[in-house]
Amino acid sequence: MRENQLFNYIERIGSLLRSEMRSEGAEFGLQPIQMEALYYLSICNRYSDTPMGVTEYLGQTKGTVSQSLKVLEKKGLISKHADSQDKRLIHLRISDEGKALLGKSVPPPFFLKSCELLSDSEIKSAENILANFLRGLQQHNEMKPFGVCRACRNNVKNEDGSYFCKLTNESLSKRETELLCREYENSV
Amino acid sequence: MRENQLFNYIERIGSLLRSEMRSEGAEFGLQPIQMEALYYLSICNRYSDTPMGVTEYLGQTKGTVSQSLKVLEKKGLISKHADSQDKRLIHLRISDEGKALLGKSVPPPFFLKSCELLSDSEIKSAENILANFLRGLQQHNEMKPFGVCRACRNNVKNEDGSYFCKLTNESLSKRETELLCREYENSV
DNA sequence: TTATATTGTATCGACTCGATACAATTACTT
DNA sequence: AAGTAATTGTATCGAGTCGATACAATATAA
Repeated sequence: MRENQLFNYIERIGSLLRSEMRSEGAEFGLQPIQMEALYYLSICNRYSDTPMGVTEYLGQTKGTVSQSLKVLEKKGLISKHADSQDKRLIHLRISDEGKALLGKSVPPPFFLKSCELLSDSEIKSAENILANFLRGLQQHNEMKPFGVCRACRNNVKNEDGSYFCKLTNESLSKRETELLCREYENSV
Repeated sequence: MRENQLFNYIERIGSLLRSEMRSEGAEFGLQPIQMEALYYLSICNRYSDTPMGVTEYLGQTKGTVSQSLKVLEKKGLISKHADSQDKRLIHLRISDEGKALLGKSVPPPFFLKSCELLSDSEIKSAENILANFLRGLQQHNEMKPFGVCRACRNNVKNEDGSYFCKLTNESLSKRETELLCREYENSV
């Protein structure tokens, strides 16, 4: 059973990672899921930095996520900002303290150390295969893929070098096109 | 930051897997951690099928694990058996119901489906890299590697084809040498 | 205008999980 | 042989997760 081997490895590494995230977060009184939410907010774009964005990314219910966000806000790691157009939306911005915390803890240091045991080509190869695999998982689960904005089918590069999203009809900074977007669509 | 990409993929797939394990287990009133414990008991050998074995594998405290095992026993998915030599030890045996449950749910069906999108060589390559990576993680965490008995440095193949463990000084069946052991040591 | 959908919050209950305390058994020391 | 230390397993507690449900506010569609 070849599949089971792959399952074993991913399952084990995932568990270790979660367990490590737990103890990393414990220093700051944070739970693993809160660490993950905080991390997500550090790598998503302005269309995705809402409670619903976090909810879809983490695959939990919005009620659960709402609680986690309350904790992060209380600790001063994120701040909430109303959207100027849609009054239902709340944008979550990670604070400098939040960034500092992440810098120390995510990815966990021991993860980075273990990466050094792998060659560049191995890492690249693993990334490609896992990316492919993840796409499959997401399709089977009818989940949003949460890709990098730049690679989305709706993203176009203007002649002057700037970027533009055909979905929202807004122009984007280069920095922003490198972040995750909940509206990401694979280019067929 | 190349490492972060790899971290992202593993983290995401691990989360998806956990979330899927949750809904698979929910059918039977089982939590993800209980599913994992049950699965472990289906692939570990007779030196490792104790509460402490599960504890070390799952990386939790023995108190937590004790609770999970109580649930599994109450549901008739495992049974407890005292050790004949060491009266402190309790061996956990998975029941036919337990095996049937696992057959349906672990690995989750959608995981197996997604595996079909990968070629054999891709799967094999991912397995090798992840196995290597996992070894590194375990070393950094001073964890037991939980390898397959057959590949352990203490396992020797007798001239008559039978197997023998130099650590416990006991002979092993072929079937048993294919299971996970908490005493596993890498062959230098 | 009136339904319907979306976003966010609050509360509840079953469960996790680390911490602590404890009992039973085995291993080690002297 | 006796006493101490280590190992294994269990029970209990408290902070927290997480799905479910209910609800309010806003936006969209008919």
